Amino acid sequence: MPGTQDDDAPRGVPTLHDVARLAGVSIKTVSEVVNRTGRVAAATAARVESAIASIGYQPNLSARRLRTGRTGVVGLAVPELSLSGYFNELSAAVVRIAAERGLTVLIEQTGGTREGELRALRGPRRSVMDGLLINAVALDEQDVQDLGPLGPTVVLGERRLGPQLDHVTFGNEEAARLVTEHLLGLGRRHILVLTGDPAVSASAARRLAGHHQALAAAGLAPAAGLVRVVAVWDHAAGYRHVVEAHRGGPSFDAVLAVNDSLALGALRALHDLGVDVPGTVAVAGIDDVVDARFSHPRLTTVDPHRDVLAELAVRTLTERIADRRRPGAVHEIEAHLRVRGSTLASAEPPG
Amino acid sequence: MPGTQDDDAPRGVPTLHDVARLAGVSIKTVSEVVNRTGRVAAATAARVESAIASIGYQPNLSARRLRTGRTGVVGLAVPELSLSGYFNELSAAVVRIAAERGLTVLIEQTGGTREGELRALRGPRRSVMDGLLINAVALDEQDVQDLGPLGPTVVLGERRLGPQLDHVTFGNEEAARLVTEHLLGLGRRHILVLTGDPAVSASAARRLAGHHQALAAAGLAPAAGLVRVVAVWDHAAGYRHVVEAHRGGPSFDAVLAVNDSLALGALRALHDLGVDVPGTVAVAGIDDVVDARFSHPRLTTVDPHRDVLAELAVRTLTERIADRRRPGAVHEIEAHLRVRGSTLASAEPPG
DNA sequence: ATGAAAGCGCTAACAT
DNA sequence: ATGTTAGCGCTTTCAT
Repeated sequence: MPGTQDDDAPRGVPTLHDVARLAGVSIKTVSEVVNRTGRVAAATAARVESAIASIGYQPNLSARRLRTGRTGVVGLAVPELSLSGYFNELSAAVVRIAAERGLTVLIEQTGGTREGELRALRGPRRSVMDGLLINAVALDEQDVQDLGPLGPTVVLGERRLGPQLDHVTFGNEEAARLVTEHLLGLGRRHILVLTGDPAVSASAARRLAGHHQALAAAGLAPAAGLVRVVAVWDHAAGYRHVVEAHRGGPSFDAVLAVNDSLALGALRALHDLGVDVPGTVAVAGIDDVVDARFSHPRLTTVDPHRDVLAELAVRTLTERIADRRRPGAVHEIEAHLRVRGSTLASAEPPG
Repeated sequence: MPGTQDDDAPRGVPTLHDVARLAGVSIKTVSEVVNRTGRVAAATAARVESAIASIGYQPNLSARRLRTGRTGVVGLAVPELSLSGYFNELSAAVVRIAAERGLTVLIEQTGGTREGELRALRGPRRSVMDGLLINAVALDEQDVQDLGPLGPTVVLGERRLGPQLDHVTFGNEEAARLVTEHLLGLGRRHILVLTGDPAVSASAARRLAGHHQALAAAGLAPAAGLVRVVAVWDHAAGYRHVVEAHRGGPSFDAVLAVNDSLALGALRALHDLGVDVPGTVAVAGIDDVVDARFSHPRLTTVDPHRDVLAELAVRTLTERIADRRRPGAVHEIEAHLRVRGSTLASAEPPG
């Protein structure tokens, strides 16, 4: 009985077959039109194009991936997206630059923990992405060795996680050294340091190291009572620790925070305590987040050139995806000091 | 010639077949063990588990998706990730809550443009995700109708984009009304308004409407010279427009900004201009970003309860994915005023 | 220049 | 309780 079968059922999402049937060609031809590969007669191509438009065909990326191994999706794993301002602005830059190259970004928050980072590096999610950018803070090289081969991966931030991986790092030591030298140059000798736990965070460890180098170069030793370790690098922690340090403990004439959120919290605390900034206490951070340029006073900090980092990271990942065999590359981005009113009154506009 | 063929080549990424061969079972059994579906003898399961562990098998999500139509990936489309603080914190909340439910988030920046939002709604990327959360600001209902059926979609923010879609909205009008009433209650009568273009941004339009409602309720009309339309809702725009408004144009005793970034920029500008806040000019924003609690003075604003919004959004999307047929739901989240030092000196701690 | 068909890794219906 | 197999939508060799 002819006509009984539902031969041209375009029920759900349209596929290549639907387009082919409508245009009266084979699916191969449609595929070639979609991908601009092979040569298709102009007339045929036009017919296919209009069929595509008329039923609103969109290629199924999962099927394409299954066939080609490419999705156009890359992962970005960061400790946290909004606590620090830094990862927020970094993520925005990565998403923007990836989009320029036709890539979409899948974001994962690792919580800055070893487990979280391992999951990002090796979890089943990797099978939907072409490559991964990971800002690892807790992992060490041994963890990575144990994991075995990983698929295209670029490590951001400090840790060198093994020669097989690409790294785009930022001069963490240099950043802390620059700020410390600046504070010492202003005659400050009692620097309160707000840092993450160096045993947990590689970045904290490196920044602390840079700070100590600068102190040593000036013939100074770190003051035991003036280092405060925070669990979370956010405004609230900066605020709390400065209030506590002011209440008890040795007096200080400067605050050096390992990131701007801590520094901005510190700034706010000093206001509430009635301490003059920068007169009595100078404050500096690291990261140059947007709010550092609008705080009162504006915050002296170090610019990590996130845009450069994001650009380099995406490019390195793309190259790695294209050639999995080449040796791991290491790019280091130079940091620059931004002196503002929180350390130097004359750097602040009148007001 | 026997032994020539590379029969057990486990070359690349391990598959179900590799596990099955190693455990001496069929791929169906492996699949059942992986998915905890059907019943598999404990001994067999154990054998399979150890095979999985030994070769580090991870399911290929693209293949699974092709078969089942599920990836565990949801999209989040926002205008911009880092300009406003709001989307940053919202994204972080969405990523966190999605992760709790075993979902990963694919982030897209639409630039707040119609094209960008259409692309997010309908582009080929949709085929790698189970559903989409979109904070649309430029799209209207007609655009969506033209697109045809869309796949699971939850719209965040203001616009009602059609009855077939789920919406999780925030009381934009109410928010602006609350702030305006607060400013009027303080005796301020000349409110400088910093807003996005209401013709472009639905949120701006609603917030402006709420502002006008409050004015009207007090028997006041909006002052023509005191509304400044910004292109980008960021700190720099807030700063620039306040400086310009102060230089020329009618004088004002309050600033109402449609978001906190603009308000924080305004705060900074007033400092530089030597204008006392809140004495001479009161400043208020909307969004309650983290920095609003650490600025000097702290910023009066409206809390949109992002965590609640994110939670509700992810839940609604999950339900929509599970049942595509049910009618569109609309959830509206109530906004709350947070009065701080930028409008009320007594709300600021001593300092 | 175009078509036919194999197969990517997986799930599930169907067999045993 | 376990195995066999079709087919999801796509790209791509191999024919024509």
